[in-house]
Amino acid sequence: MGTIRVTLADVARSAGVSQTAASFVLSGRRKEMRISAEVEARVLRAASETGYRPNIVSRSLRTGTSHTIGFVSDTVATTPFAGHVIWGALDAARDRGHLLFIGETEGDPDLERQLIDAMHDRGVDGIVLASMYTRKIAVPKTLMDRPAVLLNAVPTTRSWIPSVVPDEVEAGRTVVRVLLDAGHRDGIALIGAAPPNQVPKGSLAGVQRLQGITEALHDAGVNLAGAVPCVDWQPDIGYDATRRLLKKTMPSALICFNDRVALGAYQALADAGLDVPADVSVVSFDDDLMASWVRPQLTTVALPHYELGREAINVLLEEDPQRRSNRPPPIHRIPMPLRERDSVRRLPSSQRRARAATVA
Amino acid sequence: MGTIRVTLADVARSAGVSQTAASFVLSGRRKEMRISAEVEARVLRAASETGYRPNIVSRSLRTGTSHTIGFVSDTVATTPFAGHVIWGALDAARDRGHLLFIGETEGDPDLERQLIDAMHDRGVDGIVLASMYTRKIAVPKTLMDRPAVLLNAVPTTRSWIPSVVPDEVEAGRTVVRVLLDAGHRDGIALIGAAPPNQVPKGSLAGVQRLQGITEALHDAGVNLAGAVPCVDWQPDIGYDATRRLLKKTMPSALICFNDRVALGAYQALADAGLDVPADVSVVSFDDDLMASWVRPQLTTVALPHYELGREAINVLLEEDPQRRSNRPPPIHRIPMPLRERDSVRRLPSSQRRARAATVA
DNA sequence: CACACGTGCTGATTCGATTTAGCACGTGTG
DNA sequence: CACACGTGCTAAATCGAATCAGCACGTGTG
Repeated sequence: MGTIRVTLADVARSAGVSQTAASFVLSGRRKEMRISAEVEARVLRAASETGYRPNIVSRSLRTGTSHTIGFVSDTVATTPFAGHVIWGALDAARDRGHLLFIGETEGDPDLERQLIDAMHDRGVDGIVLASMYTRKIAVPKTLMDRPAVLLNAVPTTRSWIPSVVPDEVEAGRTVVRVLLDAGHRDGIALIGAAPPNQVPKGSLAGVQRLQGITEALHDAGVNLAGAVPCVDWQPDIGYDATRRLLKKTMPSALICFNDRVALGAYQALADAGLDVPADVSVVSFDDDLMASWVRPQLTTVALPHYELGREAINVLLEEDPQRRSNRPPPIHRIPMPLRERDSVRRLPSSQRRARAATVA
Repeated sequence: MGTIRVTLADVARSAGVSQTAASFVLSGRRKEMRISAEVEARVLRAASETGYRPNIVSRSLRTGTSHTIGFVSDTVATTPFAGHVIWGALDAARDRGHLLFIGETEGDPDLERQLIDAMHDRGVDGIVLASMYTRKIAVPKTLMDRPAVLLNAVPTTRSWIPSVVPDEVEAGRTVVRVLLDAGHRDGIALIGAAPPNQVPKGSLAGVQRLQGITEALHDAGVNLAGAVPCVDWQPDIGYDATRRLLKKTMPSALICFNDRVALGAYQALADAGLDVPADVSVVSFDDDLMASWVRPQLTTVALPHYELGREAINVLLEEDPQRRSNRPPPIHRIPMPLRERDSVRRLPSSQRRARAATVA
C-alpha cells in the first residue's frame, strides 16, 4: 500500500542512461534516436526489473492523447439494449488499448453538455454519443471541437460527425425476403406503419423499415394485403391494430414493426382463433428478449447492439484524418441479422412452385 | 473545431495578474493568498469571458487526484443487475464531481489485473471491484496499492479493503417477519436451503439468508415444518425440491431462497392443485424482474442494486483517512427492502388472535 | 591535416495547473 | 528613525513523459 510508482527517471538512472534514451527505447523508436542494442537491452531490463509502468496522465499532458474514450448515452445500463452496446464498445476499446468513461444524460441536454465537457477536461481522445433508439439529434456544440461519433443517431444539423446506425432499410428488405422465400405472396400485411409514410412520430426506424419493405415488395411485383399504422409500437396498440386489420381482410402473413407490436398481434390472432404460424405467419424487428420467450418463438431481425458499440469505437479511432473534408459525414450502417425461429410457415410446395413460375 | 483551449496562463494574462493569483482565486482560496476582492473580480471575469475550463489532466499530474474512479466488474451491463449497480455508481460519482471508467473482466483474473493497472496508470482516485453475485474473492495484489472498495463481495485474504454488500441476514429476518405478521406460524417451510448450513456451494447469500431466517424463527419460538436444500437456485431445481417437500408435509407458507426457485415452486404448487396464496403463501428474495411478472405477483426482498452502486462510490471517496488502521476492514451492509405483493395470505383473525395469545 | 558527416547519446524545455518561497510596500511601535 | 509585521502579490519549482536541439567522438574524404 502506498507503494511509490517507478518513473521513467528511475528506469533511466537504474540503466545508467538518460531519460531521453530510456523514453525512445520504451516507445520502440530506438532507431530514430540511434540507440545501440546494448543500451536498449539495459533499459528494457531495468524497466522490467523495476516494474515500470508509464504514467499516462503525464504522457497525456505532453502529447494530448490519453488512450481514453468517453461514452455518453441517454440511458446507460438499465436495459439489455444499452448493456450490449456498451459491451461491444468496451471490447473494441480494450482491443485498441483504450479505456472507457461512461456517462448517462437521462435525456437532459444540460447534463449532456456537462458530461461531454467533463470528459474533454480529462483529455479524452474522442466521444461516442449514443441514443437509446434510432433518431435524429441536434449535435451539442461542445461536441464539435473534438473527435466524436453518433451511435444509433444521425445529426439534424450540418456537421462532419460520423454516425453508426443499424441498417434498417436492408432489414426491411430482409423480412420481405423471408416471407417470399417461404412462399407468401398476396397475403402480406403490415402492422405498425403504412405506405407511403405513416409511422410513429419521429421514428427513423419506422421510415427506413417501411422503405425497405416497400422496395422489396415492389421489386417482387407484390401488393400489400393491408397495412395498419400505430402511433406507438407497444403491445396494446399492436393488439388493436391487428384486430382492425382482421375485420377487413384475412392475411397470410404479418410484418410487425417491432417485437412489442408482434406480441400484441399474437394476442389478437389468438383471440380471433387463429394459429401462428399455421394460419398466419409473423415476422418482426428488434429481437427483444421476449422474441424467444413467446410461443411460437418469433422470427425477427435483430438490432446489432454489440456490433454497433464495437463499430462506434472503431470509427471514432480511425476518424481523424478525413475530418473536416467537405463531403457529408459518413453514415456507417450495420447489418441487422435475421433470427429465424418458428413464426413463419413455409407454404406447400405447390404454391411455392406457382410463385417460382410467376417470378420466372 | 480544433478550438484551442484557454489555459490558466491566458486567464491570468487577460486579468493582468500572475498565474498564482488566478489559480488561488479560481480554487476559492483567495484569502489564503490574501488576494484582494478587486483582483478576484478581474480574474473571475476573465475566466468566464474566455470560457476557461481547468485542464484536469494537468491538475492530476500535479496533485495526484483526477476526480476519476474505476469500476471493474465481472459482468458489466448485460444484466439488469449490473445495470442498476452502475446506474447508482454513476449518480453518486456525478454528485461528487467524479467520472467513471468501467471495465469488464469476464471472470478472467489476468484481464482483471490488466484493467486495474490500466486504470491506475490513468491516475484514478480509487477502484470499485464489483461482483455479479455475493461471494468471497481473493483481492488482486495490484488493487492493494491504492484506495479500493469491494462491491457485492468480501475479501478472503486479510486486507484493509472495505466491502459493500446487501444485508442478507436482515433480509432473512424480514421474510420471516412478513409471514409471522400475516399469522403464519407452524406451517413454514424452506425451499433452497436447510439448517444448519445446507446451501448451494459457495453461496454467501445462502448462508446469511438462512442465518437470518433461523434466528428470527428461534426468536419467535417457531419450528420449521420442513426444509429442502437445492444444489443451485434454478427454477427446475426449485420445482423438484417443492415436489419432494409436498410428499412429506402440507406447508402453509414457503420461504424460497430466490425468485427463480420461487418460480419453480409456483409450478410445483400448481401441479399439486394448490393455489397461491389461498392454500400456500410464498415469499422470496432478489426481486428479479420475473417477480412482478408471475401471477400472483411475488412478495420478495429486493437486492438493492442502485444503492449498492451509490454506497460503493461514497465509501470509496471517504475511505482514505482510516486506511491501514489495524481494525478489520469495514463491511457496509445495505438494507434489502421488502416488496409486498400478492403471494402471502393473511390468515383469518381468529388464528392471528390465537397466535398473539401464544406469544403473550 | 582540415573538415564534413554519421553515430550514439544527453541537457533542457514543454505540456498546464498547483504550490512553495519570497519580494515590495505600507503601517504601527518603541 | 529603525525595525517588526501585515498585506498583496509574483517568480519559480514541480508532477512525469516526450521531444527538440545539440554535443562528443570517430571515420572517411580531398
